[in-house]
Amino acid sequence: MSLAEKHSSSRPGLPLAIGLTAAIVAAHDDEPLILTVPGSPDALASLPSGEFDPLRHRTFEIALRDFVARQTGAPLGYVEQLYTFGDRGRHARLGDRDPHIVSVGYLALTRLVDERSARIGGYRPWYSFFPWEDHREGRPEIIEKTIFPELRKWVEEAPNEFSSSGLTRGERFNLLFKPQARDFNEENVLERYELLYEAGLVEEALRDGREAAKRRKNLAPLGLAMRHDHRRIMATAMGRLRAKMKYRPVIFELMPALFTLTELQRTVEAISGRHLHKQNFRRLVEGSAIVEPTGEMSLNTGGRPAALFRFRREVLQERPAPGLRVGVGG
Amino acid sequence: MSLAEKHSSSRPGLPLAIGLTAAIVAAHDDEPLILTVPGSPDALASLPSGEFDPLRHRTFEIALRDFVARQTGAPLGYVEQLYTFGDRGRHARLGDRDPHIVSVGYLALTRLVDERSARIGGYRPWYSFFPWEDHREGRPEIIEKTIFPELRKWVEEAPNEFSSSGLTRGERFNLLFKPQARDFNEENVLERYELLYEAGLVEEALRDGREAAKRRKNLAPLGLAMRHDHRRIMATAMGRLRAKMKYRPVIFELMPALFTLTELQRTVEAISGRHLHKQNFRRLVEGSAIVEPTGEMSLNTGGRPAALFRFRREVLQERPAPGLRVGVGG
DNA sequence: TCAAAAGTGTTATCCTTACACCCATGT
DNA sequence: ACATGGGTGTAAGGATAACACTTTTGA
Repeated sequence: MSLAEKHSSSRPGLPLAIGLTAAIVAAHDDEPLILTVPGSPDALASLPSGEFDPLRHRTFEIALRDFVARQTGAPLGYVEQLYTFGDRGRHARLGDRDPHIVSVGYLALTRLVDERSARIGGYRPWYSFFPWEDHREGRPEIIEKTIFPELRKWVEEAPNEFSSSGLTRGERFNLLFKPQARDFNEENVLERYELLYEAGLVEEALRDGREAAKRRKNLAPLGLAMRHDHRRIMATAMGRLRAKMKYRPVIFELMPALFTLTELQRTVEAISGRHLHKQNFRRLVEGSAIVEPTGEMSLNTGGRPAALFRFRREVLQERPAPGLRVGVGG
Repeated sequence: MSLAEKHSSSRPGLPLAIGLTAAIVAAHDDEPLILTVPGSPDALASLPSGEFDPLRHRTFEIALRDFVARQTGAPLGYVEQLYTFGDRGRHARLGDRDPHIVSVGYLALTRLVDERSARIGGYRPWYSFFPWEDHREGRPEIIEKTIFPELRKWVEEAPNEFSSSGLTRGERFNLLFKPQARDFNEENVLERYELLYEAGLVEEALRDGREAAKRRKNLAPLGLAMRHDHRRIMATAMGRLRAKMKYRPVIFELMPALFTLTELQRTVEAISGRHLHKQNFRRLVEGSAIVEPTGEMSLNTGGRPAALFRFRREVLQERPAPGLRVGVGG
């Protein structure tokens, strides 16, 4: 039976709605920022979002740009679809007559036009929602202090239970949270968040009414929570951006037109959450023809003046994977 | 305004439906296969699909597995969400009262249980839908013979028009179709299909009623067409699988429990569409600890008997990116 | 003069690619 | 014997990671 035939006969009992939600990322002063809209009723932050209506907007992306323009005024550059979440239960519904919401998450990048725009609007440091993801100064304290003891208990509860990934609780814990500097895989943001969710350690898990969530009650909060499944969408966005950066020049969507190599490195470090080796980073970037010197110098360095560079748009048609291959050495 | 508040007041005028569509891949005799359901009314093949009803199924994936089981009986192993397509126009609608269909595409992998199952059911060679993607014996003839002349015309029509990727028609043409062996980027399956669609060279473009599609009328067909946007979903699946293979051991979802290294290589080549260097492939695979010898030998080789290997499930917890890094050398 | 940050040179190591060659079976 | 495919050794080249060091500014 084809789809077209099917839906003309029997429609599902519950109406469906499509929510478009954007994780809009910017960077300022070595700090990655996420654009939020203030949570009026319950003080929880939300991501900009809206309901898709095919009569008003021809495509998802057009609709999304429209919502963001109305709600925040931020000019979007790069936009990429992330994932579509359809689970019952993780998107709070007000009543049984309300439609089931399927939410399509997007990653968007934007440049801060001036210094002030970082303060106004709802730009918040993204590590305030994910404090365990900032490994620039080594593994953050919150992991050893708060996450380890709780996760150890969670592992002990069912040491031999396999998840859909084919791993036990202990194995996932070891792979995702144990590693120090070198072995830390910064891309697994969603996997780490989902593990904390399953273990009932993030506030969002309480809404789901799951048993494990009781654990949370007397616990210091693990980062700021968000409404609906917005923190899950943000985790997806962080992971995707950290991965994409390595083979596409998306980082320049966050940079001003002119920048020093150190500023570029600080931004890459801020997004990836890892510390990079200075000398190798410079050589890598200069050698890759992804940027070019402008001849101008920056004097606000605090030390020796630095050469200003600009992004070479031409790389898009020259190289197959023009990103910043961030290894350990940078 | 939050989503929850919004939709309780004003609902969109057009009902929405969510279609779940699966690109189910198997491999047999050096040939990748895609599972189709025969197209009753218009002879076009379709992918297995169904309409999501949140009251019947808790998650998309549960619903998808149910649809596939009913429509084909194939047992799904690995399942991964690909992309959600929401454009008006590319999913044919019967009338104005029908809902707008948003289709969520999935990639699924399955093992053929026996030789016969490759023949029965709707398994079709996937290169019959994408003949320009098989570069195992060098660049296929269809590119030079049929695609080049038509695309050259298309480029000439608007040489300076920029697409959303920031490239001109000529640049996209050069990047996607020009490369020979080494530079061929096998992952860009969707990009190539979309370019052919924009240029009006694939049959599906006719339904969209676009000007360029007129070009097609007197043209040999470029691969078999599919219903709705199913060939687009399949292109997405091919690109994702070709990419994923390199850093996750998904290829083993297509292999029998025991296999020789040559069989493994043939399957990797079949999926990636590229020819690999034998000796290096062997060394890479044996050195990676991703497989282990069983001690048994295969005698159906036609030459010297080959050692049989099995997939080592343990790699999942040992290595961060346990895939088959397919370079030029294999 | 010293701190701070920019910028250069060099080397050991590993991984990728490539080439040449030997081995075990069926016909 | 010879064709067919399985299997091994080794070397060149390039990329990565790590080291030590020099240069130019502001305070």
